[in-house]
Amino acid sequence: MSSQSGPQTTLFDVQPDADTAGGLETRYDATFVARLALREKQVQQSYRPIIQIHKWFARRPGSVFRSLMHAEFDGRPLASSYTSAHDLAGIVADPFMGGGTTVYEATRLGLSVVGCDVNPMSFWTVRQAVAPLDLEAFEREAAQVIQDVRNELGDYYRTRCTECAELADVKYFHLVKHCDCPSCGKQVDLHPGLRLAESVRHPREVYHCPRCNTLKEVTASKTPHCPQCDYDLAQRPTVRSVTTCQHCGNKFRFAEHLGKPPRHRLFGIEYHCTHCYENIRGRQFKTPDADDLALIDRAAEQLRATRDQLLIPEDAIPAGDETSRLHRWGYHKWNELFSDRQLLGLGTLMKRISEVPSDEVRYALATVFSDFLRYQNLLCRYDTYALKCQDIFAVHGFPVALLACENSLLGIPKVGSGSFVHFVAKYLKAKQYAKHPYEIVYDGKRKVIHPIAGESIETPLVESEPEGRPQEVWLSNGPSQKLMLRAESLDGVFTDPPYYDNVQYAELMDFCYVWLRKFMAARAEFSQETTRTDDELTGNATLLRGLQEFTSGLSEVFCRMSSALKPGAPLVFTYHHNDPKAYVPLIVAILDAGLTCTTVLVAPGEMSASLHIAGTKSSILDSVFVCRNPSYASGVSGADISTLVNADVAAMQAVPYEPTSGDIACLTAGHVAAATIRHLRVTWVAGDPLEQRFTTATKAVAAIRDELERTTA
DNA sequence: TGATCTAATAGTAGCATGTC
DNA sequence: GACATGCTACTATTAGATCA
Repeated sequence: MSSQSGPQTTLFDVQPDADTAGGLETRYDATFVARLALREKQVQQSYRPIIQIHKWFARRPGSVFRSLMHAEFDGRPLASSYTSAHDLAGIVADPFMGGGTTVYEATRLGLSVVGCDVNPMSFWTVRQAVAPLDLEAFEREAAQVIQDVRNELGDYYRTRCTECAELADVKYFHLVKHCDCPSCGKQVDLHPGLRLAESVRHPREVYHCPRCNTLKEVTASKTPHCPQCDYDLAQRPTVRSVTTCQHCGNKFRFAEHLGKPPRHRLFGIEYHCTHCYENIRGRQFKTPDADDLALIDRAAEQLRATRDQLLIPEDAIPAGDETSRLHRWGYHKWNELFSDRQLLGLGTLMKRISEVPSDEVRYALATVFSDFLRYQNLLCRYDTYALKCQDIFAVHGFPVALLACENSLLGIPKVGSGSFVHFVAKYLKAKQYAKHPYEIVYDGKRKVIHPIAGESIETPLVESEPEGRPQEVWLSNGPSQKLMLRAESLDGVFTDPPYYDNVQYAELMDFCYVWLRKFMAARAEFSQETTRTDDELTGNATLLRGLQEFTSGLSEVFCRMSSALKPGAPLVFTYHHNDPKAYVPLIVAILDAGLTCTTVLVAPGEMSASLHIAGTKSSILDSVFVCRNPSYASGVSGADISTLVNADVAAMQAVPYEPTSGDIACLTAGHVAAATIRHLRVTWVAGDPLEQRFTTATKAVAAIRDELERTTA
């Protein structure tokens, strides 16, 4: 690569694009990548089953990162060699590895990897994906655990079939929160509506009739009435914070009358009877009978008697931006988010898993357990349309609803969802993929699995920075600001930095973490009581973490990465925000690190309507910033921002994908940020106070945007 | 006081696989 | 190819808050 770069003469002298002698600036093919990524984003777990190791938020399409690394390190054209085998040598790093996309795609290509994340759940998820596992031993042990726990607790998840009177497996228990009426003193169910199931995947609609206190099946209608007592089933007994007493008609705000934590009542069951199933259309629902209700008391009693021997976590829920909502509902300990039967089941399962002798198999089962907790708590709701349990993270927060869905603990293979057997199967699929990754190609409309011989995500783990050969992965749990790397050792950094106003990963992941760490007493990554730390970069009002902390943290990380990069090696990251100000921390960080932005590429990122995207029109396109040491960046594109945005739009239209106005705003903001970096680079003083650097960058962005608006007006 | 924004909550969509 | 049903993620609605 040649070296030539100088001060800008005008704000729009947008240069330099990189030398064309090789590298992803020229070899990246935005249209090709977008075609892959848009398909992958539709059902990500089908294209890259590795993501099913454990829930993580906001995963980028693996195809984007595979393409970026391919374009940088492989001289062959992207489109013709994307699905061929790779054995690239080199070391790449991801300082914000999150769900591990960079780690997985790099190991597949043969690269050694350094992955770092401050969140122990991220570390653990990626570790589990990469660490070799004996799948036969895993399957064998999982089957034994399931059988043992089923022998012990299976009765708690059976109910009498209303058709044949035989015992059948319960799929879901349906619970409703309740309180006492301040007027008549009777117990009031807080049903927001009375419909339990729609008639899409079941022949009739299923309602709870408060007067009969039974489930009723009725033909779909806009004015459904109870066939027994003619009760108007379209009523909404509880609207927002106000409920109507089903006994005396009193309307009152229920919040002050709720138990702390709220109490639940069983009002319905969905079950699966193997004897009758073939002769029945749709699903099987029933009103709980006396035996069903007695099981609840029996489970509570058994929990009281055995609780000390189980490993149930007693951690308090710390205050937080998301967790404060739980406090408002009266939940102060994580274990209050579970019914007694759930605690008994989870505690028993945990205890049994902790007895598994092989470390790796036990770790794998513990990870399955941690992930399946999402479907085993009282924050789960029932999807009345799909007729299944929704997980706690269906939205990125802790929404507390008035109805709860208590899932079967162990479950039935291929029936229902969110039970232990389903999560074991999911994990197995993920690990099979880790051993033998594939790409999905299309033969016309037909999907074809295309195995790639020689590639693997499973790679030996080491405890320090790899040399490149043999291929190794070093995963580090801690702040990337403190990651120790050799100078000029990395062939590239590929990452997806946090957004300032992003999902509160740590607060959400604590829900799983407090359980998982019970298995991991001997491991340093689980020594802290919470995944929250001052070293996390995401803004958090509760922890008094603002934009300044975010900027200085990001700057430290980029500086550290920059000094570890080989001369001319790229720092590549995806970013996406439609507020131009959100790019200022990045601009500061890149300039502090002594880098310039050689180009900004376009790639599909998260799907639309993500929580961190402020305001109007959502966007699915990411800007991919490619940054290098200015001495190794050369060439003058002469293109202005509008031209660059138009080129991006044209590349997406060729997919075909028509960018939204939100997309275009994001792409523009990305190019403005790049232009700002180039404009400020020569005069930038990294030693200036942070506030001054921040102001300088903010003003430069505003000036470039003003000029852009003037010229395009 | 009405317009507008935001947070909370309920509900819906799209694509997948397996079986007949 | 129809049908059943599983998985993950997104959208619509609206009460309540805020502001002109």
